[in-house]
Amino acid sequence: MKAKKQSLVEVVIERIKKSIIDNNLKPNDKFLSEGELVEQLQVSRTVIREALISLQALGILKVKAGGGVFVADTKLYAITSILKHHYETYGVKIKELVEIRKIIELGALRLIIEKNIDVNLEAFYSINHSYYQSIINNNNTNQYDNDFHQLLIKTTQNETFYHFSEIINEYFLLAKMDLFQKEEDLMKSYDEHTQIIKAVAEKDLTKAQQTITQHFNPIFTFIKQMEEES
Amino acid sequence: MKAKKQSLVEVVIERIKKSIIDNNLKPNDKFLSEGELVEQLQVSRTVIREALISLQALGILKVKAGGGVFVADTKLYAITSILKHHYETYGVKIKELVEIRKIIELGALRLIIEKNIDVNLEAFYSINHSYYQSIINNNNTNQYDNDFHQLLIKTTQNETFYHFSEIINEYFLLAKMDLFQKEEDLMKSYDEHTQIIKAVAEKDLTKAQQTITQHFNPIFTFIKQMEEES
DNA sequence: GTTATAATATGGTCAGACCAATTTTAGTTA
DNA sequence: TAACTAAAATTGGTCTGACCATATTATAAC
Repeated sequence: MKAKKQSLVEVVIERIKKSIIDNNLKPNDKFLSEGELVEQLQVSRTVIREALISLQALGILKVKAGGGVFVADTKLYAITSILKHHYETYGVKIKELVEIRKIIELGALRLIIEKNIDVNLEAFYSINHSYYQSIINNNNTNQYDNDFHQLLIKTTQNETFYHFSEIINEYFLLAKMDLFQKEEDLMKSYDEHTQIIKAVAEKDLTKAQQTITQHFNPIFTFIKQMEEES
Repeated sequence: MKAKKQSLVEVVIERIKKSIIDNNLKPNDKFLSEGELVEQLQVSRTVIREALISLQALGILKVKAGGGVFVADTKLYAITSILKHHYETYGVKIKELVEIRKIIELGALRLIIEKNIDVNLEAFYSINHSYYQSIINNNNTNQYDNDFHQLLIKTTQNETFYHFSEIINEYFLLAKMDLFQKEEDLMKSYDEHTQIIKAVAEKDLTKAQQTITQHFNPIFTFIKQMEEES
């Protein structure tokens, strides 16, 4: 088999991770300083520093010059920088992202209705109203559109699902898609949001999913056009 | 405003990232050595090393002792280590993961059938056969079960979707769920796999999704039991 | 008690040295 | 010529000590 000799830095990284977990350290807790780690783990400052830098990159620790080392409030946001580079290197197929988003939203609707979740309709209408106004003012519509979708995911009461959706959303934002430009398209989108809320309120899964599907159709059409043009 | 002074290491990291992108470097391409980077960027070896270590942690570069620095074949696998720590720190609700997996698979089936994808039925039957044998031999059933699910996702011809599903799968594996233990349950699971293949072959979305749903039901029941016990 | 200042602690960067693993080169042999 | 071997060079891994920059803490002045 492959023993694959671990470097000292790797060993230290594992030890530190374990220490965080074993000591049940919470975000923003102060961690040991470089000097203390040198003393405790009996390795050079170089190794400690490289381990800390690594853990910082992974969003596990946060190092403040002059201040010390702290536990980062990791909510998987470190993943964003990875995605960003991945996107800038390989790009991403818009169509694939939209397909994923559709899957997520269809799934979210099903979860909400099947789990018989008590939906905060007010919040939905409130966001949708902001969306409406942003369309009229032609200002930041994407933001409010996005808020709606995120609220939908959050309503599923599945935190893990929400986290992953956020990550995918980051990817989405990187791609900076401006699929809907015309006001009439946006208005149609707004109407569909309203229909979706109603369907959810009535716990009508079929109707909700049909509306979402309809919501996505013009986007796919648009993408197909783009593909054909290029 | 927050100027937030960037450290030299951070600057170097950005420069290196940019260099990879601008030079259109591909995975496994040889990158500049530490010495060359010191020369080119005019900073100390310490800074270069810390930047390289960081980029390695993010799965962007791969440093081989004695060999040199290479572009990593990043397929988002670096995210795994972040998830691992996140899981070990915060844990994860099994129910949430299963809900996500169900969403993914329902979505995959829909994509396959709606996109009218030419399915490699042989591959499905082959994997399912291995699954069958593993059940009989009571050996590594989870592995083959997983293979089936991954093939399903791969068949959607959506690479991004596949990547994300793999990440979620990693999470799944961390949780080390042994939900099906008894041979009869496993056999039922095998039968359902077979039905799913057939439904896909016949492009019968309703049947496929019904079967998947049925496939997940006992798992949710099991989870509910576990929750009630604790 | 508050504020200003000095001292201290802590991380950031640099330089040089030596070790360990890998790759390259040169040499030898079949 | 081709394949193997050994030496040399390259490259990353770790250590030490020094000095700078920033943040926190202690001290002194008001």
